[in-house]
Amino acid sequence: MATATKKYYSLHNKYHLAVDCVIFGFDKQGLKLLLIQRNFEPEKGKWSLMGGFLGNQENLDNAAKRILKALTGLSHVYLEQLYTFSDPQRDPGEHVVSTAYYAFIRIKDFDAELTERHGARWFEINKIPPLIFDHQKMVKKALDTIRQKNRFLPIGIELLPEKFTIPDLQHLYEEIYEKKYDNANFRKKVMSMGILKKLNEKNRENSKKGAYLYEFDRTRFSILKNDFMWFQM
Amino acid sequence: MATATKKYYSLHNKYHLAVDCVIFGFDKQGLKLLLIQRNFEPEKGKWSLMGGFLGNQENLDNAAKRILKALTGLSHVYLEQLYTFSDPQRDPGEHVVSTAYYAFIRIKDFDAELTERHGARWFEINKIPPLIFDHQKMVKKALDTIRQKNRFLPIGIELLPEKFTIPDLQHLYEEIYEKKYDNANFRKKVMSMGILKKLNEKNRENSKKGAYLYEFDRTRFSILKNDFMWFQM
DNA sequence: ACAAAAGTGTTGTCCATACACCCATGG
DNA sequence: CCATGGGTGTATGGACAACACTTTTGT
Repeated sequence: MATATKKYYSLHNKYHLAVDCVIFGFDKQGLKLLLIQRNFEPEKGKWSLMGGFLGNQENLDNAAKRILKALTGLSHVYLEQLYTFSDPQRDPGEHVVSTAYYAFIRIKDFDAELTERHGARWFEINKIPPLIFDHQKMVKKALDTIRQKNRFLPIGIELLPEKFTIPDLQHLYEEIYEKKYDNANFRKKVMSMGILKKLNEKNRENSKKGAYLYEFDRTRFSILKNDFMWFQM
Repeated sequence: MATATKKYYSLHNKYHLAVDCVIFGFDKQGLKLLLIQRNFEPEKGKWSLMGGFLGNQENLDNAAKRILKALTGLSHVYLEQLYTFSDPQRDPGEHVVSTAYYAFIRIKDFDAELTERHGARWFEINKIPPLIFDHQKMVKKALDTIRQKNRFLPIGIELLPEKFTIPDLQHLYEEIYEKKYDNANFRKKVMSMGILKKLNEKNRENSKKGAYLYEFDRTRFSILKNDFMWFQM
């Protein structure tokens, strides 16, 4: 390319670009976040989101995937860009611009040993410790965003195991929206969408009667996903 | 700060950070986008979004405001971060990461002379010329986003003049959603929200009878904005 | 007086909510 | 046999789409 162009670019500042991941999980205890204890400065020893820097010839999506894989061992994870935080003072070290992502992980799937090695731990969503920098803001924004988005796409499905019960699903939604739902109506709404396949199996962990297990019908879902509003109550 | 920390940061690449603005306007002809003809390389002479680079000690919001002010002369504009585009090849020059913003402008308010000087022009939304780099993607994402968001917040209000008629508002929504609405039902829905103040003035531009002008009741709106879904039909 | 946009009224349908009730089973 | 969570049925009210209708006024 022309020298003139190179010169044009070089007039402007360059910045470190970071990626931080808000990692959600869900189990009996409820909605959780995966956090790490930093083993490097600044703020060594404090809790933070898992993050890293954008690599050479890499895009942000791939950087987020790489970071997630390093921490959890998982490569196929629901991952979405959230927002870019750019306050010059957000990192006390220097002006680091950070793009936050959020991810959904099935807690049972992931590599506990790997996580251990990174000093990572799951925290219940309402028991998050103080976080470094603006990571608290990132978490809040992620929560706000999934609460909105979830109305159009059942992203929460990514948090449940392959086979789940209707009460499991209800519990997940009650966690996300911090609100109780009528089980009869919840069930009807969910069933009416026609994206769940009933299995001939029951889960008896939570009741004597046992609840039927369901699978998510992904084919049918991908046909419908642009046409309906999934969740509004 | 400690030298060790500085060293830690310095291990990583730095990047140029750009901001690009998807600027929406609305008038009789419909929904429009403000585009500029680049007067510098690369891609000189082609149409593009208005953009610029992140300045020293600046955050992205302020960079977007600065850029918007330079082009339109307006300082108080509805502006929101959209998404960060980071493909290493998106700019043929070098790896420039760009955060896109979208803005709403009242076409009549802004500085036509200033715009002229930048080689800027309004284009109807369905007559957008080919754009440089990934700007087409940015426009598409902006449209998708406002169509979603608008269901929760009447952001479209930012596009209308202070005083507007119900048919004006209907026309705006018909442009955004590319869909016709029943005027009786549209009116009822809008009125039922209780965020419009009726004025004792009519606009007779579009009919002999004339349509009453309304103002947006911002106080009442800010009370309600988190509680209701504004638009869903 | 009539065309055309502004604005009102009426009706049937759908669907979210509330809640009463039945089912299955381990203790 | 009963407590507990799973699951079904039904009645009610409110929201909305469809559409018939009235109002206003410049030509």
